[in-house]
Amino acid sequence: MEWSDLRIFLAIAREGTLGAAARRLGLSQPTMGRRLAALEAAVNQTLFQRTSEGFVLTHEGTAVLAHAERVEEEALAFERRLAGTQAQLDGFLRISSSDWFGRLMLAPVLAEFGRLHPRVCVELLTDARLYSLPRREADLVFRIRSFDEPEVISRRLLHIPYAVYGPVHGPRNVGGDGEGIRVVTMDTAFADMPDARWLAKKLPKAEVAMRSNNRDVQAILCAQGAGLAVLPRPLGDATPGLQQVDVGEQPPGRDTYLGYHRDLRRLARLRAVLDLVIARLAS
Amino acid sequence: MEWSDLRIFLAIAREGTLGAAARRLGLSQPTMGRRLAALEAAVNQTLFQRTSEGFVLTHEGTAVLAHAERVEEEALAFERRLAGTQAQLDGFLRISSSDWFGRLMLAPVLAEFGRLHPRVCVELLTDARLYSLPRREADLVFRIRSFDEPEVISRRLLHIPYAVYGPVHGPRNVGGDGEGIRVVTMDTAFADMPDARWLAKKLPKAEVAMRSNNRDVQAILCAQGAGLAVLPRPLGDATPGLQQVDVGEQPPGRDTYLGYHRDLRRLARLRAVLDLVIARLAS
DNA sequence: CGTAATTCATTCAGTTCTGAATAGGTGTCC
DNA sequence: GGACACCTATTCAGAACTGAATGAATTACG
Repeated sequence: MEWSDLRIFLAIAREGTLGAAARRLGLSQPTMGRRLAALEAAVNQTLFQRTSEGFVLTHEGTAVLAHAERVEEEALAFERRLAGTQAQLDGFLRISSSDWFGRLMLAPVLAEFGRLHPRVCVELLTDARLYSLPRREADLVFRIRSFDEPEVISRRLLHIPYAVYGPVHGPRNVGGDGEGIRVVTMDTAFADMPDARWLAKKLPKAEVAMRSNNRDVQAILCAQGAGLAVLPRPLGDATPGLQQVDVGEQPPGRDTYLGYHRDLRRLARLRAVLDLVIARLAS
Repeated sequence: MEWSDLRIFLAIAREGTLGAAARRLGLSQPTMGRRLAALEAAVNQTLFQRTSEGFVLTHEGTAVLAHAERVEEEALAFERRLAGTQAQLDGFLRISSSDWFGRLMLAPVLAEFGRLHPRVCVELLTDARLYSLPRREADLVFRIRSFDEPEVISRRLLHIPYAVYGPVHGPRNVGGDGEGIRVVTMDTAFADMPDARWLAKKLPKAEVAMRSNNRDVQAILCAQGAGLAVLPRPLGDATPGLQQVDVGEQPPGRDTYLGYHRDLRRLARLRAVLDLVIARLAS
């Protein structure tokens, strides 16, 4: 049995089709099919059922999935452990954050970092989904909750104040219970975020005009008159066409945290970007 | 990084040279060198120091050895788990036992088994060294100590009586403290085995003429007049030129145990050979 | 000191494996 | 129903990898 084929096995198990698995691993669909066939021949067992829904694990396949996952875990730990001892200031660095934070807060700092360390290739991923640090989908993650995994080193970076915004030519004050007011707020999946709940409590009668999981989109909708929005002040203040609206009370702010894998704590380029980010942003 | 290269890494770490590692994996020395170079390039780190003593792990290499070992463990568990669900009665089966036990006790039973299940290829390894069940160096092990690893299923197979033997034309009785008697006994490494200790206590003045870790060798030496020997009765009674010698007391017998890996308990061919061995030998 | 037996590195022909292209099947949407 | 998107299997030329052979350097030993 080729150990590398376990990675193919995992990819197919996760994606469900050869094509998708191939794309994820940067291989081709015929190769996936052949390597899987080779694995199944080596263990003399059918691991997947070929259904019209795609490749679904057989009973035996399910039984060994956990083993393959632990192989992956240790193989990744092997790589991380070595990456962590790299003293040179070159190589890749993958950073993940929310959209507006990456655009407005990180991008300028990373631009400066790029000038200081031109041999480090930084990749900034802004995505709604959370990237996994243990799987090394990202080396450094910024987010608004602290990290509780024991293998992740976490620290509070800064406090972000929030405010209510509306279009520049709209009213500067809004009182009452929100009767007749339209608002732009978070996606229903994120409806329990503190600012969304604050807004619902402060303006209970307000009508939700639009929702988005993307703060940038909210800001633009707001500037174009779709409704009021609670936005991080760095975003609201930087978005043309927006002005703060006084509703008699300030919304709660939020702390932003950063996290990285323990194994990478000695990775020089991570250290370097960390130091710069903290110097420029920490409060 | 190719996960398969971790297996090359492990083999080189264990063997110390490319050639030996290649032999163990059934590959060639140039391939080992190239694959290791590829691994080192992938992690961008030197894993081995090329010394005149061979390949020795660098600091970084040592640090990740444990990870590679855990990858191996899980990959082997993956294979075992699947082998354990094989319902067909064909494939390989590797059995390990001591020399005389394999020759006299197991060989006839395995011959019968071969007639019953011709598609199963049984490999009987008789070796002084203990084969590892977790690493699947053997599927079924017979030995004189019970197994205490939690993942190994163990059972007592039978009691083997022992007796003192000498050449057919020698004396039938030996009394006293062994003064002037020559004996053949276990290798010094196994000197603390119950029968060896019993002999030393029973005939304290006897002179040790020869030692061997191999019971078959002991029996032949004994038959050719090298000295008395404590032998398992199945061996002593079956060896031409030997007769039992009365020293006034019977040596202690020993229990023989068999063990196999938990993961293989549903392996049909293992079950089959197990049932036959128990039917023919258990007592 | 010289021979034999190691070791690893390099070369090169032959095999194996890869991916682009293609064919064939299935489900979805207009 | 037809166009489309997506899937897997197959083909085939080219790239990548393999191992036998060889070279070079070192150690062991008489």
